[in-house]
Amino acid sequence: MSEDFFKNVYEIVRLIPYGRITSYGAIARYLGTAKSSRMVGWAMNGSHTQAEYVPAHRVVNRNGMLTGKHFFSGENIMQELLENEGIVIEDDKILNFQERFWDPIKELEL
DNA sequence: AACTTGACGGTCA
DNA sequence: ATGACCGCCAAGT
Repeated sequence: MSEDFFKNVYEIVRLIPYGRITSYGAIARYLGTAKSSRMVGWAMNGSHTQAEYVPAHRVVNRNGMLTGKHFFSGENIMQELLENEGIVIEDDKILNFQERFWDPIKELEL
């Protein structure tokens, strides 16, 4: 069911540790590439409707770019949240992306 | 019912 | 390194 897919996405996003980030593709792959990365992004679209808080700001594209910042309350809320967690951002892009990257496949596969 | 859009990602020119 | 294209599939028009 697509609903389960969405639920799994939210679950993984909530598992992202403080100060860490991941990518849409990483989540999609962790879920078995059943769907495409676009579906992860689409799932995030409804993340704000979830009862439990979903740190969607910790999910960016493989480029480390804050492509979804426009979906937040303000224009730069996403960036502020990330910077508040020690993430360095410049021009809507995460500089220390590799350092802060949290891959569910690597961290949760076992 | 058909076409377009999109919080993506990978490949090819 | 930059830009165009394709695959992926749900939701909107």
